Amino acid sequence: MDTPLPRDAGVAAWKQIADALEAGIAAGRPGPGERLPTEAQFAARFGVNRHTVRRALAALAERGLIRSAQGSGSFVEAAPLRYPIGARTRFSEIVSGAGREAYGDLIAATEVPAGAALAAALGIAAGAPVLEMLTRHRADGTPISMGRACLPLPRFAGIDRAYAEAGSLTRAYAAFGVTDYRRLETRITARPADAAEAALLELAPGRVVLVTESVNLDQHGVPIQATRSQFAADRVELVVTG
Amino acid sequence: MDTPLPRDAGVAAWKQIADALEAGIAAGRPGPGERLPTEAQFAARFGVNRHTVRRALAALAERGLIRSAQGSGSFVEAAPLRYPIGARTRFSEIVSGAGREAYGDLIAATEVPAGAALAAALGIAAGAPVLEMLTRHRADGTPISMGRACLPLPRFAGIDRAYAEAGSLTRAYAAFGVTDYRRLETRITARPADAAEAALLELAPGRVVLVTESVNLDQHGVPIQATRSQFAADRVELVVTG
DNA sequence: TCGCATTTGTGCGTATGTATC
DNA sequence: AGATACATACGCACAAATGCG
Repeated sequence: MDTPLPRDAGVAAWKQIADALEAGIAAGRPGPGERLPTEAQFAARFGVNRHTVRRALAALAERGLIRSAQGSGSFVEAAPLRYPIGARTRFSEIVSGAGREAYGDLIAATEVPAGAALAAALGIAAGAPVLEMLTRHRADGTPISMGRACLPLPRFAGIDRAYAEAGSLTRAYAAFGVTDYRRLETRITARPADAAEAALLELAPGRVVLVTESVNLDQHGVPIQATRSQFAADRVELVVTG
Repeated sequence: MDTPLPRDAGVAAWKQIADALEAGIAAGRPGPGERLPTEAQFAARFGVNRHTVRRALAALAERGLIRSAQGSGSFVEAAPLRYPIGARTRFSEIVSGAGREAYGDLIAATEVPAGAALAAALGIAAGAPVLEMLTRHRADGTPISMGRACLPLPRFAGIDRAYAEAGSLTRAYAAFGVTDYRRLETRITARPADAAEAALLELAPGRVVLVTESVNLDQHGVPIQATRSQFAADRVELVVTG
């Protein structure tokens, strides 16, 4: 053991270990995505039982700093993606601006009649057809968010195919004459992920999603999209400036 | 039973009940804070077993629409407080603007040396003294948020007493020559509440907190406060405009 | 302070229909 | 076709918390 723990300091051993590991991770040792030493190695280094190490690791895992995989090891989670929320929020720009590769999946697209709340948000008649698109967004392969976007339908018929090809909503809009769009306001809530969200976002059960709801307007101020997105709360940090 | 359920519709009975109750709550029957009929009454009304009713209620409780209390009944939760986040975020103004009564509790105030990150945020030397204030905020008696605010210390010595008297940070600042303050940026994350947070916010275990971190500047652009707040995610809706 | 009725929480067992292998 | 697993629904009993007289 290279760092014997003060056992009479009134601080639990697992807490001291957790703090030490957290400080190391904050300093980049090991860096994001890298593997931590095995539990047995930690036990030997700190001169404690492996159970004590496991408790420390569990504390870090619960806070989303690391992720433990049976048979594989414990890994440092990537630093949360800094995700600015504002009038010109664009997933692809944010992710590539962070030096990571953005990718958008189209999970499903169906035509449904608009409910009352949705119709009001889009400024259309209740029951009018909308295109409901289920999407998922990744940065460097890790799922960041998923969302349900509803677009008024006579206007954007077929945009699901354009989106599936382009992988970016901004580029798909361009093919439909939307040169620019902006967001009116964003409402943010949070709750535990349900089963479907956990599966799509590759989340451990019990993890949390940040839910954002917003309406986008085109360059003429016409509503073109009502969106509800779920972000893996461990993997992003929504940033509001101003 | 006054509304026999269609049992061969391919929709689970508990789901139909949950939808019916949700529609009623959305229409204000019963209204926020009011008690729902008992499980036995629902079971009789819909002609199902109490377990089936319980499943419907559990679905609503999980979404934060209702709250069940053993021995007491199930109650409709208040609609989430619309909480705008921006440069001029003020708890008391937001709450009173929503027609509810704002109240701030000072839980504790201690003098501690600033850590590296905190010192950088406040533009002071690492290890310099700061006043750490633990506060809790209520609207109409229900806890909305709690927070840890750190203020640089030679300047704001004694502000904890002013805050405890005034119940509002804005008013306490005024006594220290801060006529106006604004927020640079707010970082938002979310996670399950820990035991201390659940206790202070009167949350059921497993519920979620929205965590916001921000730095406030006074009218001259000098950092006067670094804050981390935890909001009961079921009781607020953070709103970003622009 | 005590006891009791009310109400939700929990556990057990049973039966049924529906996917899936 | 058979076996298995799973979600749904029902019935009964009791525990635990609350509110009230």
